[in-house]
Amino acid sequence: MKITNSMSGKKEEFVPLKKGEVKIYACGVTVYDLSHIGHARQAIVYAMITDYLRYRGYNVTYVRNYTDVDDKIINKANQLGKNALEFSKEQIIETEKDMKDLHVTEADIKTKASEYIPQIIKFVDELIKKGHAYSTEKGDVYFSVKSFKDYGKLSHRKVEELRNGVRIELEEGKKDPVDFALWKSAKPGEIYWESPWGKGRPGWHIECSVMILNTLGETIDIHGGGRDLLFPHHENELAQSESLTDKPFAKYWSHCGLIKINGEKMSKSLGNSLSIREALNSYNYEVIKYVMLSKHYSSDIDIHDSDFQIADGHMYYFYSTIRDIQEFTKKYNGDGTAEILKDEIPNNIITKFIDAMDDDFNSAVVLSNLHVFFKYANNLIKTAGKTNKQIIANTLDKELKDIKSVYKILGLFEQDPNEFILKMKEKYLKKLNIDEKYIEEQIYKRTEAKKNKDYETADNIRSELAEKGIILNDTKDGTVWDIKALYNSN
RNA sequence: GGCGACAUAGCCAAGUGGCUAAGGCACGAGUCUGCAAAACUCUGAUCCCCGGUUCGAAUCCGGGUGUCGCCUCCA
Repeated sequence: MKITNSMSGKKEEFVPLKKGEVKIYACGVTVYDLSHIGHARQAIVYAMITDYLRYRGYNVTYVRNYTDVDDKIINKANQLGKNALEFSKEQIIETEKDMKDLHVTEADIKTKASEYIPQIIKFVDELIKKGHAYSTEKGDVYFSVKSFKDYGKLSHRKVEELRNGVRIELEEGKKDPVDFALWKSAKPGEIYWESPWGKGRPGWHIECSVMILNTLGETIDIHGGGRDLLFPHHENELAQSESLTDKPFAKYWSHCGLIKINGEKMSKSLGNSLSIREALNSYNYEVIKYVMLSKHYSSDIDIHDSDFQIADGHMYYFYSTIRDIQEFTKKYNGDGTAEILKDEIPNNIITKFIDAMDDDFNSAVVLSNLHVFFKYANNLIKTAGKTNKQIIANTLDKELKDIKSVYKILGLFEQDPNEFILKMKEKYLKKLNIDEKYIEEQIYKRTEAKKNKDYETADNIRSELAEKGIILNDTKDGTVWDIKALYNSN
């Protein structure tokens, strides 16, 4: 199995520290607003990695944090006239709700900065004692970057260059512009805890170091997070932890790409931030996952409005095929454990999945394989008359079971196909502002016209509906309607 | 300015030294159909440019051009 390591910049063979066990930590969210789909992507990616490692037999401990004490939280809480911790607690509940609605595998341990204050104080105190940090008269504590000779090894920066690049004025008591805060003295009206350095609160970077040490230990296997955290957050975490323990902090540094919307970085100021909740209001959670995983996790995704539409169509196609497979296998009592066709596809679904996932969790390849698998299934159903229906039913049964058994690692195909299809159709009917009864009436009229060989009337009804976004499909069991947009993204 | 990434068909996107460069969207043709639709079949790329290494490179190295990210809070 291979994994990209940001430290080396290369794809490396994955060998856990301890055989059969994996400790993974991913930086979670600073909770001062509803979480956006960038947070969702990161959560989905590390849930996928965790689930896949488990599938491959590793005993995984996955830790994720919430930053619940921070400038942004304090500012927002003050604006709302709320206590900062109460406010962040509310925000965590909202985020947890969104993640649950997305059906993302939860971390085994979810930590909050505010619940590790004594451990943070102890950690900082020990850094001071070891000469890696110093306190100021004001009551701040800074990490001394020059005391850690490896500083910059993760983000590949030289301390000297960083020092030159610093634009902000030196804060009071700070000895070196590159030093960063471990503990911040409280300003009037701010939330604080008592500490050896006076009233204050932890800096941002220290919490992750402390929570990792206290939940997973001195060295972990995989440290993950968004690419934007690489510098300074992860660099600082590394400096703090390795200064304290003199041991390697993380074996593999993993970074998840960021999300752009229509070519622009998501940001509050641009007003293009898409919250998880908004996305869930418009799209099924599996559709969102499909979009998030259809590009390799390490790359940025530039999401265009059409991407969700296209993914809607893909998931609709997959679920429609699943429904057809189920109908066929039921009709002929398909048994995947009995004799099946010797074709490559039904026999290699799981192998193909593992091959792609072992190669740095290549979910993009995994998802594209689905098209091949389902096309094969549709072909079997279509040509079933020509060969043994029993063997085909067996083959389809095995194929679907294999697909479900591994694609659940990506969080897909957990729903009942008929329900999925129904919900999708209802969503589009609403969007198109069309009543199903009206469509049924039109179909009835058209069927009558067809009986009378009045094809002009029949065709007119069909094109009128098509203009409204509804397509008709004459089958041997009668005419059925469907949503045009799910087949044609134009 | 510093550091780093990326550049593959109209668009999205795999591929990291060697079978015919995955898959999707769009386009076109066909099977089916009263005609359609759905489904299925068929159809498209010398991989930004120049040079080098090699029997062999989209893939490695050097140079160029372009796009983007980080260097300030950010998943």
